[in-house]
Amino acid sequence: MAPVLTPEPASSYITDRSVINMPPVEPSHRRRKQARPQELLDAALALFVEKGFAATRAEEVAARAGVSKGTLYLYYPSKEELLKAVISHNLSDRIAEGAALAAGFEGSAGALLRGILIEWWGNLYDSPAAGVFKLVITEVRNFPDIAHYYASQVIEPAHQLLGDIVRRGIAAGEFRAVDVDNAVHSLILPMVMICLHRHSLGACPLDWHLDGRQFIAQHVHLVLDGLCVHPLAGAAASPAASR
Amino acid sequence: MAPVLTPEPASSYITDRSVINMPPVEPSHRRRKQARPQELLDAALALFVEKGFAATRAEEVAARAGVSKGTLYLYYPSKEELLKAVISHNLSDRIAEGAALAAGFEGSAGALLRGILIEWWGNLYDSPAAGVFKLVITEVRNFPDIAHYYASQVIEPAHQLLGDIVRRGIAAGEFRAVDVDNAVHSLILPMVMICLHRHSLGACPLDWHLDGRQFIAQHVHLVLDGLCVHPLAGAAASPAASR
Amino acid sequence: MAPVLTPEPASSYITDRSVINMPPVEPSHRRRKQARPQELLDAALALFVEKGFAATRAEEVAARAGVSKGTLYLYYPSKEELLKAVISHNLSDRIAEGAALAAGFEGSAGALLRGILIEWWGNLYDSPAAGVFKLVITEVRNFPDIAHYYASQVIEPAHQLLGDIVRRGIAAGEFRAVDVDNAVHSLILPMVMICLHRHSLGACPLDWHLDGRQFIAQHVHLVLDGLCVHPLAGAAASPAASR
Amino acid sequence: MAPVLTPEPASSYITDRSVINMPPVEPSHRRRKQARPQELLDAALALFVEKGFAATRAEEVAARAGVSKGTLYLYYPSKEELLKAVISHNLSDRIAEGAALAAGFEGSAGALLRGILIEWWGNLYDSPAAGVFKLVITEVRNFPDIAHYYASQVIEPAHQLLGDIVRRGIAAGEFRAVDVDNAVHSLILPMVMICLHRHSLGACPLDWHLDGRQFIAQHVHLVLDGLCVHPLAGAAASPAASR
DNA sequence: AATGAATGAGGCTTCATTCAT
DNA sequence: TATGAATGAAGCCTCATTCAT
Repeated sequence: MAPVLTPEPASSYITDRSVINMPPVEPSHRRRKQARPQELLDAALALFVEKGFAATRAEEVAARAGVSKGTLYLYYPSKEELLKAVISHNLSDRIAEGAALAAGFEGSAGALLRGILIEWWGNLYDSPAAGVFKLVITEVRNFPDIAHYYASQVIEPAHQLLGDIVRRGIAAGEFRAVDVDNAVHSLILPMVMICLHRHSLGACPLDWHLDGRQFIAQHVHLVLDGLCVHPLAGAAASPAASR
Repeated sequence: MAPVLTPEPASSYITDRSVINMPPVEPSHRRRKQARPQELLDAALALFVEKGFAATRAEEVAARAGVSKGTLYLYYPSKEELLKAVISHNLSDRIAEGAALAAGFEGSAGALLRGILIEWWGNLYDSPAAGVFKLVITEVRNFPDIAHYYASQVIEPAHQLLGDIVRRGIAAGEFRAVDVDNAVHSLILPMVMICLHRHSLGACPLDWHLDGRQFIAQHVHLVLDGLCVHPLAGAAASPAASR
Repeated sequence: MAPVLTPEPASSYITDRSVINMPPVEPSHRRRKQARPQELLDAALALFVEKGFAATRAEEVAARAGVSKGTLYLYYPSKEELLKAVISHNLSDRIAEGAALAAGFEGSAGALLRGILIEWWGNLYDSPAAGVFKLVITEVRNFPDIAHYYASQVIEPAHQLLGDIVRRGIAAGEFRAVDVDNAVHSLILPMVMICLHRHSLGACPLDWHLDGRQFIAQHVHLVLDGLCVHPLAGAAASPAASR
Repeated sequence: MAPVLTPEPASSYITDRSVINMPPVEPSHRRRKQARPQELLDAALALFVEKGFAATRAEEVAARAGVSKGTLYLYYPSKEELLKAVISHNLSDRIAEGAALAAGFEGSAGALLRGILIEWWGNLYDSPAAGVFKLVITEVRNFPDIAHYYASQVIEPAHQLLGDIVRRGIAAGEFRAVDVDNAVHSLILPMVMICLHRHSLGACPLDWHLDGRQFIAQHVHLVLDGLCVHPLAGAAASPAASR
C-alpha cells in the first residue's frame, strides 16, 4: 500500500534546489530561503490545528510565517498540498524516533512500555506535532490521501512496535494473556486523546483543566497494573483520592 | 457559570407558538414545521461531523434535510447557531440518561462502572450523537461558547458521576486508593477517542480497522482490573493474543 | 400624455369588488376588509419614505398594517405596484384640493398666493403625504412610470395654477414683470424641499433643527416682497436677526 | 460633536503607505492603486445617486470603475463604508472652497451673496457632487452617521457663512431686518432642491424641463430683491412673463 | 379572505490563486 | 525570489413571491 503523502523523502515543496546547494556556510538570506518551507509548515500546523483547515486562510499562514501571500505559493502549489505536507512532515520523524528508542532498550516489557510511553509520548505531547492528531482526526474524511498515509506510516508501525512488546511480555509470563490489539489501544488511545485535548478544550480559558503529562504517567501505570500478572500493588496510587 | 448554548430547554429554533395550540389534529404543513428542527439538526450533525463545520455548506444541510436553503434560515438564524443547536441538542439528553442509569443501579462500584460504561457508552458509540465529540473537539477553538457549554453541561456532570462511583469503590475497599480524577479520565478518554475514531479514520475505506464495541468492553475490564484491589484474574483475557 | 399610474380612478389593488358592494352599513369584519388597502398604503408610505423602497421589506409593510405577508399580495400584485399606488393615491386628492381652494378665492393675487401656499402647503407639510415627495425624488429614476405620472398629474396642474395667479398679478400691475416659471419655482421649490427635509435630516436626532411651518410663512413673505411692485415694507421682518 | 465620516483627512480607503514612498516613477500597478479609490468613489456616486444605495449592486460599482467585484473590497470594507466615503469625500472640499471664495471678496453683502450663490452653487450644480444631496436626503434615515457628519460638516459651516453675510448686510443697512436663519434657508433650500431635481425628475425623459442655472440666477435676484431695503427695481425682470 | 411555511434567485462578502512588477 | 494587486468562483444570507391550508 503505497503511501500517498510523500512519506519521508523530503517534503513536497516545489523547488528542490535546497537539496543541491549544500555549502558549509550560507549567506543569511540564503538561510532564510532554506528555512522558508519549515517556517511555513510550522505556521500552517499551528493555524490548521487551532482553527481547522477550511477556516484558516492561506494569507494567515503566510503572515504567521513572515512572508507574503504570494510567497506561500512559491513553496506549495495549493493550500491542500500544504496540509498534506504539514501532516507527513510532522509524523515521519516521530515514528522513527520511537522505533529507535525501543530498539535500544534492555529490560522487562513493562519497563520498556513505561519508558516509551511516558518518555516518547510525553515529548510528543509537549511538542507542536501533537496537533497533527487533531488535524488528522478532523480532515481525513475530506482528504482520503491522509487516511492511507496515516494508517500505513503511523498506525501500522506504532501498533506493530507496541504490539510486539506486549506479545513479548505475555510470552515471558510478565503480562496476562490479554487481547494484544485491544491492550495496545487501551494504552495508546488515551494518549492520542490527550494530545487532541491539549489543542481543543485544553486551549480554552476554562475553570476546568487536565494535566496531560501527569495523566499519561497515571494511565500507563493503571493499564500496566491491569496488564501485569503481579501488579505492582499501589503503584498507581499517589496523591490518593482527590476532590 | 451559565451555559451559553441554551442547555436543556428545548432547542433554539425560532417560533415555538405551536406548543400553545394543541388541537387533536394538525394540518400537515404544521406537522412538517414541527419536525423540521429535528430533521435539520440530524442533517447538520451528519454533515458537520463528516466534513467539518466550515467545509459544510448551509445548502447541503438543507438538501439533506429535504428542504431548500431558505427554509434552514426559517429555523436557525445562522449556520453558527445551527452548530450550537446541534451540539447542545445532542448532548443534553444523553447526560441525563446516564445519570438516571446510575441512580437506578444496585451493586458494587465495579459492576456499576461496567454497566454504565459498556451499556451507555456502547449505545452512544452506535448513535449519530457520537459525532458531536468530533464536532466539539474540532470547533471549540473557533466558538468559545461551546467550550463553556461543554465543560459545564457535559464534562462536569459526567465526571462527577463517575468520580462518585470510583470514590464509593475506594471507600468500600473495592478499589485501590488511586487518584480519582485520573482514573475517571483513564476510563473515559478512550471512550471519547473511540467515538472520534468512528467518525474519522474509522469511516475511511482502509485495510486497518478497529471494533469499537469490543474495544470498549476490553478496555473497561482492563482498567477495572488495574483499579481493583483483587482483580478478577483473567477477566480481561478472552481470545488471548491476536494476530 | 396618458398617466401610467392609474391617476384618480380608484387605486390599482386587485379586487374592485369594494366598489360594487356599497350597503349603508357593513359588518365590522367587512369594514376591516374595505379598510385594508388604505391601511396598507399608509404603512407602505411611512416605510418607503423612512427607509427607501428597496430597503423596505414587503413583510414590514404588512406587519405595520397589521396583516400577514400573504395578505399584502392579495391587494397588490407586487411591491412595485404598491409603490405606484402609494404615490398616486397620496397625490391625486391634494392637487384637486388646491385647485378648489384657488377657485373659490376672491382678492389680490398676492393674498391668494399667500393663502394657498401657507394654508395648503402648511397642511400638506404636516400630513404623511408630504413624504411622497421624498419617495418621488428617490424612486423616479428606477421607475419611469412615476416620472410621467408626477409630471402630468402633479407638476403640470400645480404649476399652471400658480402660474396663472402670478400672471394675473402681473397683469394687474400688482407684481413686477418677472419670469413666471421661475417665480413659481422660487415659491414652490423651497416648499418641496421643506417636505423632503422633514422626512430626512429633520427626522434625525440632531442639535440642529428647522421649523417648517414658520419657514413657509417667512419664505412666502420674502418672495412676495421680491415679487411685488410695492413691497409691504417690513412685512417679512418679525423677530429680526437671530442667533 | 465629532463627525463620524472621516471628515477632511483624505478618504477612508485602507492602505496609505503609498504616501510615504515618493520615487520619481511608480510602477504602473501602483499608479492604478492610487487612482482606484477616486475611480470607485466616482462610480459609486453616480450609481448611488441614480438608483439609490440599496438598489445598486456592489458589482455594478466595481464594473463602472473598471475593476472586478473583489477589488472594490480591497479599498472599502463594505458597501456601507463606500457610501460614507462617497458622501464625505464629495462634500468636504466644496465647503472649504465656498469659504475661501467668501473670504477673498470685497463689496456689498448683496454682491457677495450673488457671487457666492451663482458662482459656487452654479458650479456645484453642474458637477457630479450635486448628487450627494440626493444621497444624503435618501439615506440619512438608514445611516445615522451621515446625519451627524452632514449637519456638522456641511450645514453648520455653510449656514454660518451665509448667515454672517446676511447679518453684515443688515448691519450695514443694506438688507431689511429679516430673520436671518429663514432668509438663509430661503436662499439655500431652492438651490439644494435644484440639485436634487437634476438627479431625479430632471434626469427623466419628459416634456417638462427646468433650467437649473437660469433658475439659480433668477431666484437669487428675486430673494435679494425681497431682502434689500432698496430693491434694484426691475433687476429680476428679464424676458418678462413667459408662456 | 387570510395565513405563514416554503422557495430560490440574487446580493454581499470572502478568499484561494494568479501574475505583473 | 518576493510581493501584493487583482480576480472571480463560491458561500452565507435575505427577501419577494407563491401556495397549501
